[in-house]
Amino acid sequence: MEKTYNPHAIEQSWYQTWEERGYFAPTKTDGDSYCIMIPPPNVTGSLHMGHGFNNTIMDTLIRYHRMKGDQTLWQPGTDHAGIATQMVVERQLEMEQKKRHDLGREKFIERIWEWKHESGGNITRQLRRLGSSLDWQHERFTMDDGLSDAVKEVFVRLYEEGLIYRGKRLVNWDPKLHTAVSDLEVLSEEENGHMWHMRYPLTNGQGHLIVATTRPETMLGDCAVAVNPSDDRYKHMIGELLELPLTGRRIPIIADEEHVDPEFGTGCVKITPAHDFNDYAVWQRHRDEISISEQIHGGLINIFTIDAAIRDNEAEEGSLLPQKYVGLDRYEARKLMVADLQEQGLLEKIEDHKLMVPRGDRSGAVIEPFLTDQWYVKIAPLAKPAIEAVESGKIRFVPDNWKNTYYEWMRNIQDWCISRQIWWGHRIPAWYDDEGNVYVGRSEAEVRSKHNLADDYVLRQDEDVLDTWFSSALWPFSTLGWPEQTERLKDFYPTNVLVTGFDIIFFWVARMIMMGLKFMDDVPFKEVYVHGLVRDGEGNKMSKSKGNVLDPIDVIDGIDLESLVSKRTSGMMQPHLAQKIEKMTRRSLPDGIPAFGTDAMRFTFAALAATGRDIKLDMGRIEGYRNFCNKLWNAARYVMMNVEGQDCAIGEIKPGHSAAEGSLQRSLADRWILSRLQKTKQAVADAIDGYRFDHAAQAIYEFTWNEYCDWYLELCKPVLNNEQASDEAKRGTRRTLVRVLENLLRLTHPVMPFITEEIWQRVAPIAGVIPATDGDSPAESTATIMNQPYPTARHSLIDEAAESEMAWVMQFILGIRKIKGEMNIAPGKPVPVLLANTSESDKLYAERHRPFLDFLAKTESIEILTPQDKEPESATALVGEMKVLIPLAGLIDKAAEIKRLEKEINRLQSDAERTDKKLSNPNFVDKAPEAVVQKERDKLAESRKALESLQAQLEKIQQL
RNA sequence: AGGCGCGUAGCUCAGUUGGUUAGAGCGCUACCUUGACAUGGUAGAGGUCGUUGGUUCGACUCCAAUCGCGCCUACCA
Repeated sequence: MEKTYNPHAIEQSWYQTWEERGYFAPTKTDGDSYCIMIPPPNVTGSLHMGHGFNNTIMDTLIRYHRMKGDQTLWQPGTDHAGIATQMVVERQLEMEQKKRHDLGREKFIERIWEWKHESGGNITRQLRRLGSSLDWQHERFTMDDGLSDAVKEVFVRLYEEGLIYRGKRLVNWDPKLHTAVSDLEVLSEEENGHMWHMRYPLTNGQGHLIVATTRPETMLGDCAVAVNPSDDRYKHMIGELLELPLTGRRIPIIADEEHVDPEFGTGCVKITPAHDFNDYAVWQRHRDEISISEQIHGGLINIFTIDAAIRDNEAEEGSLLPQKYVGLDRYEARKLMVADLQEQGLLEKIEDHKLMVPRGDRSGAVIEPFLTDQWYVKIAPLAKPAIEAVESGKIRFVPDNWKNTYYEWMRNIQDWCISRQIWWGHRIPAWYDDEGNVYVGRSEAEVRSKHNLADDYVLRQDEDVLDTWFSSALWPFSTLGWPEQTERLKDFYPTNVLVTGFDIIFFWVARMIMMGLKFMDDVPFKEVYVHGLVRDGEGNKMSKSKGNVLDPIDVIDGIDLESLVSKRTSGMMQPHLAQKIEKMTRRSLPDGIPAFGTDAMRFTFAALAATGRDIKLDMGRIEGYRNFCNKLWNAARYVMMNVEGQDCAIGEIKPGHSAAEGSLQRSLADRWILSRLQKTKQAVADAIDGYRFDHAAQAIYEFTWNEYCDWYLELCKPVLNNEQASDEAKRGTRRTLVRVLENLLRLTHPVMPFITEEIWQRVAPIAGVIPATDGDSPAESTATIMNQPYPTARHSLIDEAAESEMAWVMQFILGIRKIKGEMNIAPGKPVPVLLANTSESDKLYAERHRPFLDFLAKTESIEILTPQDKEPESATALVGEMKVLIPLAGLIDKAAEIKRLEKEINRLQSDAERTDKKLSNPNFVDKAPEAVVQKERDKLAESRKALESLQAQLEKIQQL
């Protein structure tokens, strides 16, 4: 084995081997089924740290369950991401100076498929680099045939039940992309703007009302001004008419208690129902009032084109919209109209104003509320059972409090606008005839036959496609074959857990629950594990515009500073930020990123995955876990050096276990490490079962480094290197050495798949869990750690006696090391040791474990003093009540020892005082549970004894 | 405005139904090129657990208030 662990050398070839050999596919077992659906990444996407985190958790769970013998499926696939994908290809066309309309719908969609075949595999390639054991043989895509059938089926069934309908409503309109978007795709952020105060004159010449607005251009669509009916300033004017400036129209003053807050602004609100959601609601309440209903279009006046420019008048509208503004973009129109108002003396004032501006998350364009025909899912009947599923505990959120967020959203949910005016996506399965009739069916043929329409009867299919989330909502069953009743569907639905960030609970999680309950009559998953966000070292959200994104691949393979800078500053939406990003990058990662390897990154994610908490990514921490990999690697190297070609007392081969052969003897260290291993196995399994990946990682880390490496490997040396040690002892130690390592590798494999496989291939044959390959390279072995049984705690190997005896040994060694460390004695320098105040077991242990003590504490001699013996002046350590003495003679500085003792005595004293105070409080003794009181008593006795012993020692030295 | 969450060592984080001397990693200090590993070893320094009250024999842990920070939802024209 190489002296240092090199992840690069092994990761990709192992992954390839696993995939080629089909290890990721579920195998029929007699265990339970276990299934996770990948949150399908956007096919245009590229991997970010969130994916890294998310997939580490899922893969850990999947590998854990697969090793436990469950029939395990991790279902992969990607999402067609309607708008995003269409934009990618439109940008390509732009380079050729073409627009999608130049190609036409069919050709354009062909182009997208071409793009998908060429570049759509990017993200799945990256997922492989993370070690994700996804069942690639069954990879799905939301636009593939099966999933498209599922989409049609669901649409038709919901339509037939009256749960899908078409209607003219206000939607969030993206004037750049020319499509409706759902309210979840609109991001509102505070921006600086203005508030324009405008005068609307009363028609009776009795003055004017002042209305304030952030969007003055919408006044062209006003149908009223609303006041609060209890507002004394205005209530006498209700019903009177105003002159709507610039238009020549007259609009009424209406009373609306719900919408108008008399305290705010002037207390007068202009009502523009076709361009504001609140105003639309006001209009709905008042549209039957004659002063509104007799207005053109019943007062619901759209003023925009799909580009959000002022539209032209229809033939019958006359000059509803003043010709002067027609064709102007909304912001140009605003400018001109404000100037015109000013000129007419109708502008009261302009104030600076901060307002929330809604922008499309894809285009960045300011979203307009816009009146269009759209398809909707009636959501209330679907939401009700979805709420109940969580209330009843059929679905459990981890951490639990996310259910509140879920309820909050579900109880206020609005009908879902599912149509999008783009070309890439599932085309809505609805056809129209020239009479305006709508026919919905799985295909045109089905529609014709169902409605007895002749072949030459003209039908046009709806031009729109469905929201991408519509197909994603079906993911848990569509990917398993639905609407076919497949074996996979039977085996794996409902799935076990959904692992996701909280940001898509609304987008996706809630919709899957609704659709799953509706069409499978069962929940899509039993648990939802919600994890935090991955942030940069300063705690900022990673984003392209901030330039602080990290590509997990760069953490795995490393990247130099220059490449990182150019990566972060190229292809930006806002090139003016490049300089800032460059500076920030050079400051925060001055040496670029070293190659840490996949396993180290995964271990870091696991270690930081405390429930629900965001992860602030600390390079130092990743480095620490890279070092951990190296530690494990070198421990294995050491083990191999000692067991390869040696007799390890291995008997018959069984997966995960092998019988012992021949007589062997286990040392205290052997029994101790086996006992510790069992407890670690239990701790890790408990942690993973409870989604506490941080605890699992910590248990593995501590066992590996602090127990196996720091103590056990060292304790092996005096046995293995000692020519006097018996064969039985050596065989026992070798067997333990190799088998504990082999167990540890399996224990760690779910978190760190690569390094564990690489080492395991060498160790497993020696540990007797797989047959030895006859000198061939490990890569040719047909066994894999992936399919080995997950280690379970064997209670018969838990050995409390060995643990406490070992504690004695460790305390002994630590005591001497401490003296050496604090006295500036070279750790390697052998020292004579005297033992005083010894019990029988002290004497026994000292004799029995002499080789351990000599080797690890570097003791030169150990002499047991009788009570009659005179103790020479010494430095002292306590092991229980026994005094471990290192004679001062020549070695030790008296003053230093006095200082050392005083410090120790001080500590013990304050300890004893604290405990004493507790115990002398009658309330404590009376009210605290007996066990707690007893514990304090024992503690006090112990520290008093120690104190006594050290104080005597101190006096003795002081008298010298 | 409402909801959720966070504040523990210089930094990143643990702390299980209230009962240890409040822990780990990184960083820091000193010493150590010992034959698995300097991506290492040994020893050590470092915290009045945001603040203030309260409940309790006992509070990092429970309650209240308060300060600071973050996120989400709804927003006032």
